[in-house]
Amino acid sequence: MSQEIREPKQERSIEKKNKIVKAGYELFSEVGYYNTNTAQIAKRAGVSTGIVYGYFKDKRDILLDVLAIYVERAFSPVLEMIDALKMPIDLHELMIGVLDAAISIHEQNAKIHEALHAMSHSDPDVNARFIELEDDITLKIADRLKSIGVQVDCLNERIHFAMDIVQSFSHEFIFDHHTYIDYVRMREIVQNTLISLFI
Amino acid sequence: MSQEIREPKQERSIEKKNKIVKAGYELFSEVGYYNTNTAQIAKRAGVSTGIVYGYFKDKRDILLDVLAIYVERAFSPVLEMIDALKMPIDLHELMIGVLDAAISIHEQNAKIHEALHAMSHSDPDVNARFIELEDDITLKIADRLKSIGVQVDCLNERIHFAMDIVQSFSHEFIFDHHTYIDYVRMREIVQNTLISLFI
Amino acid sequence: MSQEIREPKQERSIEKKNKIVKAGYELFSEVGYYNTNTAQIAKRAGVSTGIVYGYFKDKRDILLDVLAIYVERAFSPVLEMIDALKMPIDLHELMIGVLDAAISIHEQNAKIHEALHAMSHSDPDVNARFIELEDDITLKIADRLKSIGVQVDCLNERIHFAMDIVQSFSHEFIFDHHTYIDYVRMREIVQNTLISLFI
Amino acid sequence: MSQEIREPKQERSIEKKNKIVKAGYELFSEVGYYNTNTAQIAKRAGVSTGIVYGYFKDKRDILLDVLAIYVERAFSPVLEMIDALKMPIDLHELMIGVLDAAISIHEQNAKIHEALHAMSHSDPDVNARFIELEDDITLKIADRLKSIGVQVDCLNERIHFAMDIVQSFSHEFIFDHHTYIDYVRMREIVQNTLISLFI
DNA sequence: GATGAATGAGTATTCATTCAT
DNA sequence: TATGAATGAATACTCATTCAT
Repeated sequence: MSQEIREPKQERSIEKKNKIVKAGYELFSEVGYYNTNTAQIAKRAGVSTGIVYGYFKDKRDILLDVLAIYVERAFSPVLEMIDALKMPIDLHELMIGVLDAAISIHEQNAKIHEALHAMSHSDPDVNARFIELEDDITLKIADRLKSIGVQVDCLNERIHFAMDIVQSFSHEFIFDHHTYIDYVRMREIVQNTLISLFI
Repeated sequence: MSQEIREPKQERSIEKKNKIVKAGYELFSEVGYYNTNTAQIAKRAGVSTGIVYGYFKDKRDILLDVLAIYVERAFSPVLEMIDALKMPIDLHELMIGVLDAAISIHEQNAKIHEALHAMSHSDPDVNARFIELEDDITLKIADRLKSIGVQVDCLNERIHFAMDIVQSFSHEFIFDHHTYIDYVRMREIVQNTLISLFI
Repeated sequence: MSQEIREPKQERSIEKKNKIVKAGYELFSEVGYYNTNTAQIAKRAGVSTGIVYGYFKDKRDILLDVLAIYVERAFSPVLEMIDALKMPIDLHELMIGVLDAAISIHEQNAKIHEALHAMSHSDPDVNARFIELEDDITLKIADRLKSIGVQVDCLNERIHFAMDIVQSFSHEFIFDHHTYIDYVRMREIVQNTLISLFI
Repeated sequence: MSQEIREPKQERSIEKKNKIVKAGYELFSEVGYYNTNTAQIAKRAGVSTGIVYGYFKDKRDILLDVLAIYVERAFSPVLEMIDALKMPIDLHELMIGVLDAAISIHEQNAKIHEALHAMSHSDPDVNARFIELEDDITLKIADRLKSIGVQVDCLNERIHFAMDIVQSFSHEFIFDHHTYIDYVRMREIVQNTLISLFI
């Protein structure tokens, strides 16, 4: 009864599946998950509505793959930044760079970020995938930090907390425009807090 | 042609409008905005579906009012806590209390929190209202803190940042279950960070 | 989540529900269950597609109600015929009348008859309803026959068998046109067989 | 533009076509015509979906070929039974055997039986094929019966009627479970009726 | 001939919103 | 004001059929 889902092995197919995920990623980012329909995704991907269901079980299944792109885009700049560090590391500069990167990423990904988080509450699969991907990133960052000589206790906990801080500050910075807040000074406080976590 | 929206003056009407908002709040919290329909809201509120549109322009308009409840519930415990403080204040104990409160609040409000945030990106009204309400809370907290002798520069910025931290840690604590994270130790780090912001 | 199904109490509503069932009955009869869509049913009934789901859980649920009409139409002529019998009863004439009636009924109901039977195999509810309605008719006929003095053993079994015979002969008579069959003589054989069941 | 339908001459092709028909027969029997899709048929037959349309014009065209299998399976046991008769023939035993066979056949073929009959009303081709195949069977049975000395008038008519009776009783026996019917006694009545048709 | 990926029209169902009463 | 029946546009998903390889 239920259609067979193709796991594409051939180049052309993989490309097509990627196009669909990319289209989903873009649309979810632009207008949100609930304001996007499958016909729009297909059209943007340049495929028929039918084939979408050849590669994905349902609309939610697209979100699951979009999630991977999101996490990749959201965190890989941080990894690259850490990779590019030269000894002796300057945590101050690192954090400036991280915040810059996070802000520009969040600018493009805010809607999908919320959609994904909202989804994760009602959808165990989304949640599980989210956690899995976050785990991956956290552990990678931990490896990098260790290899460049960072020595603090509770490293994973600190990294995770730092990621949360970066995330929420980016959000704050982009979307909230409280008149009584001086965002330049707030950013300084955030930076110092981040640094203090790793010394 | 478009129906007149009543701003209820009479007691009975105000009560009815409140019932609708309460029902909306509950349902959005339980299953999310997109998984709630107006018939359910009306039923839970004990009114007809038609009258909902007597008090609200559309479904989104209900969310706008629900927002007020959410912010009230999410932040008033903090205010109460600060009110109850006795000199000399013990920041450590305060932060423990704040986190406890925040976690239990977030437990019940996570879904609506995400729905609201998601909405705020595509909806300027939601966003404006959100900011307005957050402003209110932040300034109130600032007043309290000043009146109990907290003297740091950039108080508003620190408060706002602290609220973000509390928010994201609560979320983390409730929903993310990373096996390699020791949440007890993470909480300690968060607490210390919070304290360090105000000394 | 699932919509509330209205069980109409008021005249207007009952009328509307009946219109939908009637439209379903007609369309299922004309082109079959699978070749009818809900939009067509709504249109023929003169209502919106939405309200169909106010009265029925789904398309199949309409079929369940259509079933009642079908059984009523298919069997009530027989009951009337038996009612109209005068003593002493002439079984021969009765059977002629029954076959005449059955044939003309079957002419109009053949498609829905098949749709219903086909459905009954994969759908326990349809099956159950069918049996229930057939029970009702069989027992009514038994009562009538007893009251006019028919005295044979296994009355229910004979009635049921007779109904089967009438049914299948009607079908044969209308749809099968085997050149080597003389349907006038076949009908005589059927009539005699029916009579022999009740003497 | 419309594709040429191949009438396979080569062994391999005939085999492939047969596989498709067999798969169609099985699936239609198991879940019905409308609950079977062409992909399932192809998969079960071990061929590609595309090639199905090399041998058949459309899905309905498969049903037409399935029909032949159905009639073959449904009636050949009766022919074999008659073949196996030894003089002097015992009609009583024959009818017991026929009913036993019919019931077990119907058990496996009920769904396809209904699908076929339902189809035959809207589809002249199905109807024509059905009649043609029934003709064939009826005349074969007539030959057998004559050759073993059965001498009644209207033989074809009686055979046809008998086939109807057997068919509908099988159905009744398998699917209807009326509590007030004693199916053992009903079967006796049916058997006696069948016998009376041929003496 | 054969494959199976691709097409896109078709369909049941939902739900925000309106409106007759 | 209040009701809840009615509307109909919107949408996820299916599947017979085609076609590039």
